[in-house]
Amino acid sequence: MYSSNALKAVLNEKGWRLTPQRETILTAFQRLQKGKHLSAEDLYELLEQQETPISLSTIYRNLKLMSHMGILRELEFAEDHKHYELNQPSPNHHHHLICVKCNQAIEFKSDPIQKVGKSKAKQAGFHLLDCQLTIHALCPRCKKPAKSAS
Amino acid sequence: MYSSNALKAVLNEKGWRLTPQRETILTAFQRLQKGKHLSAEDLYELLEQQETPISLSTIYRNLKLMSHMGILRELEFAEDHKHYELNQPSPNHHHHLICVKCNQAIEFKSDPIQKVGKSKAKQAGFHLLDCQLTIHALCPRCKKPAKSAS
DNA sequence: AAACTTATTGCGAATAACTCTGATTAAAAT
DNA sequence: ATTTTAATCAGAGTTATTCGCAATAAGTTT
Ligand SMILES: [Mn+2]
Ligand SMILES: [Mn+2]
Ligand SMILES: [Zn+2]
Ligand SMILES: [Zn+2]
Repeated sequence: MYSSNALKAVLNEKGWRLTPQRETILTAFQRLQKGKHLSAEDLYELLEQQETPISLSTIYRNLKLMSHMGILRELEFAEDHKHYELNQPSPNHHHHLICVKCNQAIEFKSDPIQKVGKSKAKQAGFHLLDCQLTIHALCPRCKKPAKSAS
Repeated sequence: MYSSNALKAVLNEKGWRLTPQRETILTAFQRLQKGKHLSAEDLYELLEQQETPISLSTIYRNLKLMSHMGILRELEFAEDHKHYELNQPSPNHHHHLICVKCNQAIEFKSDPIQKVGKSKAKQAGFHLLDCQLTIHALCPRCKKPAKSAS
């Protein structure tokens, strides 16, 4: 959970600046209910309703920046757009089981997987940002019967 | 490794048809060198060069269909488009460590992860299509120094 | 505190990955 | 051989995301 100052610190370290927009975006994700994920458009509308609007291009730019920094994680469930959520450490870090047809997502945790992620990244000399097991599947409702005879 | 007949069988089971285009696409992936992945556009160009061209819309439709069937897997490394590869069973099944900046991808195997995937899907009553651990990271070359003084 | 540098914003236009439409073709069933 | 309807192709259309640029303001230097 980044405080405003912590956010400033990690931004400035790279030469980036702390802007009100960036704080607003981070706060929106921190306040988000567990299990919820936001698309760029979702966030845009949420902030509009909150009376703290931010332009869509700024939202896109910062969602990408904050994901690349490891503050947010980019999720690819829905067919045509990305979703985002906070990239949280160990006790809250989780993975997703998703139905490729209706996009329903179920979250679950797994420490062993996190360990694999850390060790593989280290082994290859990479700086780990996020590791996520994504299980693509068909939910009970979407796995239809083979084909009903005439 | 699907034979032409096996492909026909799984297609017909759902009321789909075996077309020369579908065979061509599957064959292209089966011939693909280990560690390689194709985007829709890549495949389009490959087939054009092979003198077995297929229209782009047909390619898109079938990449999606075959992914939803579990024959191919959809990978999300590059920023703006998907990549595909064969969805192979246990001895060849693998995961990816990718650099979010330059999109370099390293493959690795892990049976424990596959087990987690299978058990979680079963537990929730989902029909498993594919499970992939994606490790987002910065490769050695892309993790630049913090900021060089003037 | 004022001046300075340049990262960031917002707007609208542009891009490009992907989807849709509708006429034509051709699998599979009868 | 005939019938049914899924699939293909080409091109138009959609839309998530990016880009360009003038205006603004964060952080730094004086
Ligand atoms: Mn989640
Ligand atoms: Mn691969
Ligand atoms: Zn479903
Ligand atoms: Zn890299």
